[in-house]
Amino acid sequence: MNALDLTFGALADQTRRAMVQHLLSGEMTISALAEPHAMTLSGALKHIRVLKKAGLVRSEKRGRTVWCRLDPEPLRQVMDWVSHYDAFWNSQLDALSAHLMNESEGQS
Amino acid sequence: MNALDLTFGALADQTRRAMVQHLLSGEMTISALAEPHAMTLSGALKHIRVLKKAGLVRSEKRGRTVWCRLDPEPLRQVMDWVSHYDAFWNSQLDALSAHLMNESEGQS
DNA sequence: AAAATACTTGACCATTTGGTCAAGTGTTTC
DNA sequence: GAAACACTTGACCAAATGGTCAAGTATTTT
Repeated sequence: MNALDLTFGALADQTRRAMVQHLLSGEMTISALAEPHAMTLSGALKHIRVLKKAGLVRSEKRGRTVWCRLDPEPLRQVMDWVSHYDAFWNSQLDALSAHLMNESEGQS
Repeated sequence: MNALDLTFGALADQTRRAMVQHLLSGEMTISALAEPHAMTLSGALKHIRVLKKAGLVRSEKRGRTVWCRLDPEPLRQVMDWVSHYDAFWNSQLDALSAHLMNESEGQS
């Protein structure tokens, strides 16, 4: 599996996207990250592992607690991939407006 | 499953991303879309169904052939979601450069 | 030293995913 | 009307996903 597969896959889940969003407010522990979600710690841990495998989350152990933080790089790669379609959807909009212009020609 | 789940999930696969990319060049039939990939038509069809379920691909039957085209809307939603992190990674870069500035203070 | 905290690991389970093959349907083409 | 074409569907399979629970480890706290 390549990087984009892992990143898109990690983001294809509500729980994990919420975790990413939650991490925007800064570093937090595994338990803090898990707490808002209606599942066991073990369950949440699996999600965190998916995020780490995708490189979206980095962690560091201090004493008995593990602190997690966002790594924005994979998100940037997603951004880059999706950006390629900018031109496409702009041209789609152009096509649409051209179509509408054309439609209105016959009128009045 | 919500729209983002489906879209991110659909894009979490090399074959499907290649199909999306391929569709940039315009409308194409199921078989044309399937042909570049080392799998049976049935296999490719499953991927196309995933893309359709995510709303990334729309299709229309003309005679015995089915023509597929891209719908950019779900990509736009992905773009929107990821864009929220712009501010974050910019601030990360800021933090990094501040850190580097700080490091270099002790020198020379 | 015992207890509580903060994970971590492994076994298990149901469902989904990504692929196969074989047979079926509807539309051209000959 | 028969054959070829372009899908479509359904049965099957192995592996991955998303969850559970129970037991284990390492680090504080008391």
